Amino acid sequence: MTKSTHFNGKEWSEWQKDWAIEERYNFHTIEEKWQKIWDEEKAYKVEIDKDKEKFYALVEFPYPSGAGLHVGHPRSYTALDVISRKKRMQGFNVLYPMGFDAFGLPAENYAIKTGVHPAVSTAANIKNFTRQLKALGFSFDWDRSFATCDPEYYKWTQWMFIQLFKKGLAYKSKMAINWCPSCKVGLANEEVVNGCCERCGAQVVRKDKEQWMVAITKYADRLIDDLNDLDFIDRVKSQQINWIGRSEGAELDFAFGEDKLTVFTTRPDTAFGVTYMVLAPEHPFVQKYMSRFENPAEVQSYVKETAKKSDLQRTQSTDKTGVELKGIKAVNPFNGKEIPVFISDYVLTGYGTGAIMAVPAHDQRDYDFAKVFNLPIIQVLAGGDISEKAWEEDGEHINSDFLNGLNKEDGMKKAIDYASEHGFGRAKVNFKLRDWVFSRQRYWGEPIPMVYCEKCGWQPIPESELPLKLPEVTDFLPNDEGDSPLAKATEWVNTTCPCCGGKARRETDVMPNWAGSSWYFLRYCDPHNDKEFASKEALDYWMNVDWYNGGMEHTTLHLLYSRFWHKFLYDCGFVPTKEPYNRRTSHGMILAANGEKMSKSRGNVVNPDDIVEAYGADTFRLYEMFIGPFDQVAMWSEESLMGVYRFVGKVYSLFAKVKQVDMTEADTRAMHKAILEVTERIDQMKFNTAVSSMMTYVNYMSDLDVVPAEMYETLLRLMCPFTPHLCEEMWARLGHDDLLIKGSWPKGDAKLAEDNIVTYAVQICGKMRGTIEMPKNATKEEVQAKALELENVKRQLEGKEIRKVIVVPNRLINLVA
RNA sequence: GCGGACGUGGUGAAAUUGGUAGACACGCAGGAUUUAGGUUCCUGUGGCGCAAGUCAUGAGAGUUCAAGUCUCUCCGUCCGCACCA
Repeated sequence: MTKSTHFNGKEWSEWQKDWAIEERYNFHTIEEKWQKIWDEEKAYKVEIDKDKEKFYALVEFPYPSGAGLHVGHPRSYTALDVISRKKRMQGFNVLYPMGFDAFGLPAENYAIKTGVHPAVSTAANIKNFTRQLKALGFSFDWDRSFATCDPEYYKWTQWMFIQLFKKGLAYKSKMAINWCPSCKVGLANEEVVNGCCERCGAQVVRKDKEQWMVAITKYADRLIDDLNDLDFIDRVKSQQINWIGRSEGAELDFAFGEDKLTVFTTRPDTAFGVTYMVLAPEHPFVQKYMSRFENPAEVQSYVKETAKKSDLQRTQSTDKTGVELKGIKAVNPFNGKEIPVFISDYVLTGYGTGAIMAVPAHDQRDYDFAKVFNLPIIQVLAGGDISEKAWEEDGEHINSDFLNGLNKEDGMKKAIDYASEHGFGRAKVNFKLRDWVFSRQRYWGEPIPMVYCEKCGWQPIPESELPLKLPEVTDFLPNDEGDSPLAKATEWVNTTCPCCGGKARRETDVMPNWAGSSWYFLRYCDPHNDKEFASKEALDYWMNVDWYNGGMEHTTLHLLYSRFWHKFLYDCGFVPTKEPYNRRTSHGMILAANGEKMSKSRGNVVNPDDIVEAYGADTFRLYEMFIGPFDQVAMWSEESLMGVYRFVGKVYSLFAKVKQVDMTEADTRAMHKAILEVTERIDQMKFNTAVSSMMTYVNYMSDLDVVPAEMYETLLRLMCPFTPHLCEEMWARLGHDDLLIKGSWPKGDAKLAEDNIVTYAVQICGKMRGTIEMPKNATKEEVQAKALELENVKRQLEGKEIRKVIVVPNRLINLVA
């Protein structure tokens, strides 16, 4: 059956509009009206006010993509908008800012395709995002907004990079990068999807390039340890700890030719079980000793094969391959035994020392390798069945000389002590975290403010020359060598050395887009300052961010980078706190109705503009809060949204019943219950049940013939953070001439919320058999007497004797027979 | 493999932290109103049963007067990391 779109010659949508105006609230008019008023009054502008307690709420600023706002963005923004608005009503001086993380790939790709300068498309996108955000009525202080691509902003990003360089934390290093041979462009790891270029799909290869690196690993310990004092949700903490990957163990030196071959191990206690060693194919000793191997051709060819493989190929197969370095042996310093040495790609060059001692009896990977190459397996810890697989659990040491009889823990201590005493080992902590690759061979990013002089090496440009602005180019493609498009701006590239005044070349790579977002929360504190990135006064007042909400996908990127960056600034004395964020929460993704991700290619993207047009910003906001538990994924459902729309309409029409009358006791109870519940649930981020409480409260009022004004006003206050436009409108219609958003948050009274008649559950042997009404705080005897009057109870207890009675005051009575 | 989260009606989910399981919504059914059609309003709605009842929180055991909640075992789902020595 198809629906007719016409009725009486008129479009159905036209009818809809007419009726909406006549019968129920016209959200278009209301929302436009109040957005204009708030804007004109700069209602959300905030300044330092030392008489008031500050509250800094932060959401991750968006990348202004051409696609516009996604329905996922407002989930986070509305949540902290609700919190910010409530905090304001509770008397806090609230900073809730918004800006744009505006450097990035899509704008540059768009430029390559269309020739439109990234600055132009980005500006247009920011304009569109701003319009969309304003249409949703967020209480951002727009006077503090900026984009990371503003020269007044990236001046300070560059300045901070120079500080990193001066402290030795930024350095140049030759690194293999991901290279797309078709786009002729270097890709960041996150731009490589399944080993292929995200943009064109071509297979990505590795290419050695000189890269700027930032020594985040120097902060590895502090980045873990300082999590202790922070109120971050557990999954964020554990993911960061996991990513940093701290592991304690020892470094041990094995004799190898004239050299010492140092390995890292977490199990020094198993040293007597070492039956061979393995080097990463890239290990320097492989080339150094090549002439001494009996099988150099075989070794060389394995090295070459490994180099061709991408990281993905290398880790996809866990089948062990390798080549023995014939003609040379290593010596185990614990027992003087000679052992063979192999190269294999299961040993990674970037972790530890790029070499391992292999203990096949107690490490499954070594075990697998030993099986392939038929190597001896010596058990040194009792337990398991090593004819089947490696024994990785604890046990008593055997075949281990002075370690015999000890357990794992004691064995480790003793082994490390022994090694240090004899000068061939030491305790050592290793991390999985690598230094941060900070160069991108791109155009649309912050230029790295460094020049290279043959005589003086790498030099930062003088701070007085900041910002170092991006040069104009017309071709945004990199060249065949993989140089950034900036390399083509020869006039810009060729410069003089700030040190000796001689000829020098500018760095042509730009910063990754994680640079600008590493400190943006500091700039919000003092966004127009042109003397410093933010004044001490502003930082002292506003920092830390009290509550930061953002996506889980940034946990090991932006969130970790910015914590590091902030700690660095703290060490330099530029910021007053050692951590930037007191509290970190994370919202779940919003998926399409069928549980799939929303994406352009699937054609299931919901555009916030359409929802605002059809149902209004208030309904949209409230629905996003009602959709489900905030930290869990949620599925978009237009039908559910309808329910919220009906509720909002109900609140609107309730106004017709509002009169200046006194509240009954029951009214008072309902009101205070609502206040207490909504207040508590917002603080706990249980927005979905906060909305339920408001619905219950409204349902109560709907049943009344006359709604006391105080009840309705309280509803408006409670709902104002969620649906500010409607509440402000109804507030005005009640005759108030002040702004509700500047009003106060209601105070709930637990005593007034309580009923003096309570319902007891009556159980017999733990099974529900009925309920009884009792005055509050009745005695145990009174409750029991009343319970025994129930027909059902009498029947159940027939012929039985009550052995025990349990009464939970004001809750239940359990008769045990 | 390691780390984290989780498993409750037809659906999204609640449950005062051990105390009446399914709040609040969606959907559905019946009815009302209306301009045929709703994005309107009312009533009902976990399963089985005519009923008294009885069975129900992934499965199984345990602790307890009482378990969705605590303990153990197993099964399953999602997310992150992954040959990290």
